[in-house]
Amino acid sequence: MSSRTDKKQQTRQSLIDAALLLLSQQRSFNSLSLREVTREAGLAPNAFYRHFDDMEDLGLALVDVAGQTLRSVMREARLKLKNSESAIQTSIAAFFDHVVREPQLFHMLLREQESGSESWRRAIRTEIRYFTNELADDLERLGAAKNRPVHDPQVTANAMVAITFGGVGNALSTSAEVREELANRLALQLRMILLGSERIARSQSLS
Amino acid sequence: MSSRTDKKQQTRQSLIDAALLLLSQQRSFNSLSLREVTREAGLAPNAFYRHFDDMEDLGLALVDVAGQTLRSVMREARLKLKNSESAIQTSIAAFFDHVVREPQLFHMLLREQESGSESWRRAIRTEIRYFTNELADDLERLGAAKNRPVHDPQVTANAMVAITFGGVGNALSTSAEVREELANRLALQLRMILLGSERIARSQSLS
DNA sequence: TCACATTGTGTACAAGCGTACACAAATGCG
DNA sequence: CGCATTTGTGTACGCTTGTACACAATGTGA
Repeated sequence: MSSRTDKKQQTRQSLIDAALLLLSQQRSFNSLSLREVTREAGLAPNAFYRHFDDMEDLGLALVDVAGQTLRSVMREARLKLKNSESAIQTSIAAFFDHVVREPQLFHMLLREQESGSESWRRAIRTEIRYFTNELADDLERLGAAKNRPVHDPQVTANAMVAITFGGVGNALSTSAEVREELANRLALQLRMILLGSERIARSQSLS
Repeated sequence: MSSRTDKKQQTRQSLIDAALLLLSQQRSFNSLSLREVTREAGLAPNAFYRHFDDMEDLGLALVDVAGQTLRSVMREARLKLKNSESAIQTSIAAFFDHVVREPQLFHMLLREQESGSESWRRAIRTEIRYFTNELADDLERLGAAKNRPVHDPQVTANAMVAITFGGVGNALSTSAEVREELANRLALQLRMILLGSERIARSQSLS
C-alpha cells in the first residue's frame, strides 16, 4: 500500500535495532544518548523525533518487543512440553537457549526493572506478571492431571519466575560450562519449590 | 592525632553521603555526574579527585558500604533469631525493616548488580555470596538441630536469597499494606523451598 | 497535476560534562 | 621556625548532549 508508512516503520525499526545493538552487557539503556542511537542507525539526530517523543519512548518500545519475544519463547516451550517427561528441564533449557542466544533484550528487561523510569517498571512488571500467570495456569493444570496438587499456583509460579530470572541473569555473564551448571542448579531449586508447594497443598487439604 | 586525615575522611564521607542522597528510587548511579555529587557535597568539582579516581571508584565504595550494612543487619537478625520459633518470619521482618527504612543502599545493590561495570558486579556478587554462605551455615546448623535435614544447603540458601532479593525489590516501590502482603507471600515461598529441600534430602538419604 | 503533509537534513545554540592547570590555605615534619 | 605536602578553589578548555529552526525531497489525496 502506502510506501510511505512502510518506509516509516522501516526506519523506526532501524532505530530500535540500533539501540539494541548498542545495548551490550556493560551499557545500560539510559547511558545511551539520542545522538548515539541515530548515529548508529545512520540518521540525523533530528530524525529521531519523527518516530519517538523521547528516549524514554524508545525504551518503552524495547520493553514491548522484549515482552513479545518472551511470550513467543514460552509458547514454543509449552509446545515441546507436551510430549516430554521432565517439564522443568526442557522448559529451562528452552528459556536459557533463547536468552543466551539473544541476551540484549532479556538483559534489558532485567536491568530496567530496577533502573528504569516508573512507566518502564510498570510495563516490565506487567510482562513478568503475564509470564507468571501463564505458568500458574500450567502448574494448576499439570498438577491436577498428575495428581500432584499445587498450593496457591500464583504464589508458586511467582517464586519460580523470580528464581529463574535471577538465575538467568547470572548465567548471562559466564561460560557455557558454568551456564550448564547453573541450569542444573536452577532445575533443582525449581523442584524444591514444586515439592514444597505440593507438601503444603496436601497438608492443607487434610484440615 | 592528625587532624588532616580526619578531615579528609570526613569530606570523603560527605561525598559518599551526597551520592547516597542523590540516589533515589528513580535515579541510577551512573546517571549521577561527578559535578552533581560535588555540588551536593558543597565542594568544587576538582576536589573530587582528592578522594576518588573516578565515579566508578566512588561506586565501589558505595557497594562496600552497602555490603557492610547488609551483613550487620544479618547479624542482628541472627541474634533475635535464637529465642524465636518462626525463624523465617522474624528474619524477613528484620530484613524488610532495614531495607525499607534505608532503601538507597540496598536498591543500589540490586540495580547495579545488573547495570554496573564488571568490577561492581563482581563486588556485588561477592557480597551476595557472603550473605548466602552465612544463610547456608544457618540452614545446616538449624536443620541438624531440629532434625529437619536440608538438601545442599548452598543451593537451598541461594534460592532463598534470590527470591528474597527479588521480592524486596518489588516491595520497595509500594505502600506499607502491600508490603506486608508481599512479606507474607515471601515467607510462604521460603517455606516452600525449605520443605522441598527437606523432602529431597529425606528421599536421598534412603538410597 | 498541484498543493499539502510527511520524513529527513544541516546548522546552530545553550547547557552540562570531565578534567587540566595554576594557585591559596592549612597542616605536618625536619 | 620554615619548608614541603596536602586539600580545596577558580578558571578555562574541548566535547557531547538535546533540541529549535529553516529547508529539501518525496509520497499522497483532491
